[in-house]
Amino acid sequence: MDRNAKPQKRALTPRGAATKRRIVEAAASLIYARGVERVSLDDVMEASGASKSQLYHYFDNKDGLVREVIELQASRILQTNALHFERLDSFAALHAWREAMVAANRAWGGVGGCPLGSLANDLAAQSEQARRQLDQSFAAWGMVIEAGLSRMKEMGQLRSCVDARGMAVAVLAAIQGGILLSKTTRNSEPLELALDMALSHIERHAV
Amino acid sequence: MDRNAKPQKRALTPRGAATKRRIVEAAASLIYARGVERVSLDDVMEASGASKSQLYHYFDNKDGLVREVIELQASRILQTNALHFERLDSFAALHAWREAMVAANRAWGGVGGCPLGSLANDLAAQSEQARRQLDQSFAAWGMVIEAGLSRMKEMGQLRSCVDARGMAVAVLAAIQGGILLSKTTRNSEPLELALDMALSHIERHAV
DNA sequence: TTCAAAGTGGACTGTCCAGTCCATTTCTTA
DNA sequence: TAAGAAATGGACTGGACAGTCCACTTTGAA
Repeated sequence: MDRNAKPQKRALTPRGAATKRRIVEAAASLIYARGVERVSLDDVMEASGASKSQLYHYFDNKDGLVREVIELQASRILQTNALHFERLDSFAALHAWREAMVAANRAWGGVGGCPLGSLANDLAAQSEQARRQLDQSFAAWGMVIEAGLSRMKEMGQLRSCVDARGMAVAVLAAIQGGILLSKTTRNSEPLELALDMALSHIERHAV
Repeated sequence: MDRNAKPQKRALTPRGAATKRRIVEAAASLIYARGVERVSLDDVMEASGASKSQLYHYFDNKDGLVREVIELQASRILQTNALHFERLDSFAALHAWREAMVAANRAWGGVGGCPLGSLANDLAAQSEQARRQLDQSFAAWGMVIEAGLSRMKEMGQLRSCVDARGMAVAVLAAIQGGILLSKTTRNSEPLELALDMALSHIERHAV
């Protein structure tokens, strides 16, 4: 019952919280562009304007920083997707979401891939801790999609026998695979084809 | 027209070719398990029983080795998939292929992901050379699938208006996304759901 | 106003790593 | 069988990196 067994979070002042956020955001950008292994703490120091001791003041080590980067990217994706799925009420809304995904992919130049997907590929086999965290992030993302599909069921737009969860997982897979291929081919077409397959899979279960 | 502008391949004796193959295979295993950045040349030396000078005798540098690893993994995947698609003649055969993919994924323990997909995620944004190589590998894979679908069109099992190429790309995306999620969740279910979506997408276009 | 905690600066360490270099052994062929 | 080419061994270098350490500055609450 020793409260120090795991040192509890220290109290962060507003300045400290801002610095910490600056570091995580800088690290997230760099890692998104290059991958975990190609980003050194010196890179993060330069990009965030923080010193070495600040990094170790706010994070246990590089893994600890990466943990927070995963959290940040997951929260960003959930936020964006929740906008589309929380009020999902029609197939037209689904297509609007499709367009938004493709537009976003085009805007990145299709270069970076999915922030979560890249991290999952990088870390799932390297760190059980990271794998679990990413698994939960994907699960949360899937639940956002599932909630939208369930809503369509309730509204009588999808057949009641539809497995919303399974469908959400398949849609998520289409997103991930589509983005990966688009990143490799530098063209949004694969993502579009994958999303169209996913949408037609959903529409096939329309009432 | 200087023939030395790019030093042509040196003549390899059987022993040399065997050593080179041993090195590439060892590197492929390590990179598959850990990713390019987490494999050092010393690791490859140890795993292949080769010395440093051998590595630099057979490859320009680490990038050159990675290039050959990509080639090896692509050829392995093409070979496996060609078995299923070259003679693709029915929806039953398509389902058999699905089972084979899932079984393979289970056999790896769902740990490693797709050798090409992992490399693409790792390298597409880091090296234009590697990106092109991986793009071509995916294209070749897609063409194997497309050829099978075209065959089914010719046999009158798929409607003639079907876009075999687009469908092949979508199927490939489902594979990649499914494998990535399965690797993250350590469970083959996501891959199964993604493949089922892809198959039902194809079957929806049956005559 | 004071002082402890929070925050910051940056030099330093030990290790790891890609790539170089040169000496030696094994093969091939003339 | 001699000589040149191919193959191999392994020490060495320069730089990059995660993580440590200690001194200094700022903040905020009593």
